[in-house]
Amino acid sequence: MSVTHLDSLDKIVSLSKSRGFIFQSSEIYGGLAAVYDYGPLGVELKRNIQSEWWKAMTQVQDNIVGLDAAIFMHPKVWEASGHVEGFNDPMIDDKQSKKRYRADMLIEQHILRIRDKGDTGKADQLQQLLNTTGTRKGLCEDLYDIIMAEEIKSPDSGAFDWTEVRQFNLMFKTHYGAVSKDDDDIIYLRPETAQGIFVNYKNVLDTARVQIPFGIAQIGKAFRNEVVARQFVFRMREFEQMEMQYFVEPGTDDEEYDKWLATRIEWHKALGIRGENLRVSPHPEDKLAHYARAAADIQYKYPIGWQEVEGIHNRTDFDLSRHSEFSGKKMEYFDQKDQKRYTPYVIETSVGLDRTTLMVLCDAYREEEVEGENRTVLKMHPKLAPTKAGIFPLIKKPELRELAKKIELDLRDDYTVMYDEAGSIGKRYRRQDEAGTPFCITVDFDGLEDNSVTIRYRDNMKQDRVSADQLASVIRDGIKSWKS
RNA sequence: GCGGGCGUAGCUCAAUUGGUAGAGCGUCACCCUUCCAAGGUGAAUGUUGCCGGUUCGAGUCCGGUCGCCCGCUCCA
Repeated sequence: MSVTHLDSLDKIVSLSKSRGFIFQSSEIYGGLAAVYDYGPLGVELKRNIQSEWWKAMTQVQDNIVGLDAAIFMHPKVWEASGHVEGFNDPMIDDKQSKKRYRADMLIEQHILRIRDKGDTGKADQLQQLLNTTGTRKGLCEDLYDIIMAEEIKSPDSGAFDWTEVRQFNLMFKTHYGAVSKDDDDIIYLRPETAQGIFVNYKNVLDTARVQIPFGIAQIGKAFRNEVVARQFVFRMREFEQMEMQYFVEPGTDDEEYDKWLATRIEWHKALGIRGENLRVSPHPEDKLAHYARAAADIQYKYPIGWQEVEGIHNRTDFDLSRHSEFSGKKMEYFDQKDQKRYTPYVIETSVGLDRTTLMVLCDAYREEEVEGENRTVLKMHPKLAPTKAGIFPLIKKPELRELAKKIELDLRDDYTVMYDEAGSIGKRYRRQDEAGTPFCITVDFDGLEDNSVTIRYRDNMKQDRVSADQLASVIRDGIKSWKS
């Protein structure tokens, strides 16, 4: 049997649409860039992944609690977090090389060169000008004026052929309150869920009877006005994060960071993802985000290449300290046993739910040749499968339908199942293969005598004969014992 | 945002120098069918992404716009 794995996202995009996993948003109006909707199968898959995460991060952990913070937050949150500043980069493009630069970085490098040449006076004067950008015409205009006046050239092409300076605001803004005027009542759609956890840190500490080390887990939507948002659900403007912030004593953070990195890789493998398609990619120190002391990506080998599905960060005490500073509230933890007081460090695990869903689809996708015929099958872990079982009468006859319908009703209580009597039996099997349904149950005439049915397995197309009464437990065992 | 490519049925794609929009698969109904996309009959689905222009006539040519794909940048 020849097996073909995925070589591009196209097939996943097609399958997602034709089977009802994922649709483009507002498609009848021409679509909305980088926004997607989950269809009937997609929502089941996504929810199954979500609940696996929630179970792994809260239920089986005795020191991690859940949270569901609102998307809207006080604007000061984003000043404290650094997003107002850090998410507003003034960019300028070299028209010749098409390369993009941060305008302020270009000027800083320019100042550095002047200083190296020994012209300290000139350098200081320019530095002063740079420090006061935004006070003359406006941030972008001021930066542009400096670049023009100094005739700063492009580092890669040497050209002096710039676009104007433009600001890329990665946070979505909206107006808070029905009667909104000017910029006074602007609030942001959160660009990450983490801050909802940090601002509730004290609430949880005071009410949930937790002691350090402890974690707070949350699943929710986040929004980013990405400059480039592409590649199906991999990079969306509206996306869903599953984040856990783990509060630890300073000094233990390196150890906890390593522990969580290892724990999270195991979670991905437990979803049935093949180990050879997962890897860890540590961030070099000079590329760390403003809040992080150490960071690593858990990457998956998507058809578009190795890409980040989850990030593990040592956020230090950056967030709690900043919120303490901006809010004036104490964020310290008092250790009763050791009689000491400190601001906890935070280890963050942050995984993209949409990226995980895409990963599961990509990893499961196979095209197989079976006796000269092609079949497309999603060999995903049964616990993630949108539909657990298809239930068919072997042929469309009333007496077979009756028993099949009875089995459907019995199983519906515990599993998402689908009854189907349209077309040949082979066609119905293949239909379920494309949806990733791990089990198909077929009622034939023998079964009317002894209450037995065939159960057919998605992965190898083999069949077993079992009593209809045992179906629920056979399915349960099949899900539990599954190996990729 | 910039450069390049693309946009025809649910999916994959045809359609001659500009001249009546089609196929395969899928979907639905009925028939047939005792285990892997079988067969038969019939049906539905298109303002050819959208808007405008040129023309007697535009899927085809031109302009704009929206969306998708590939690069530049950032991230979950």
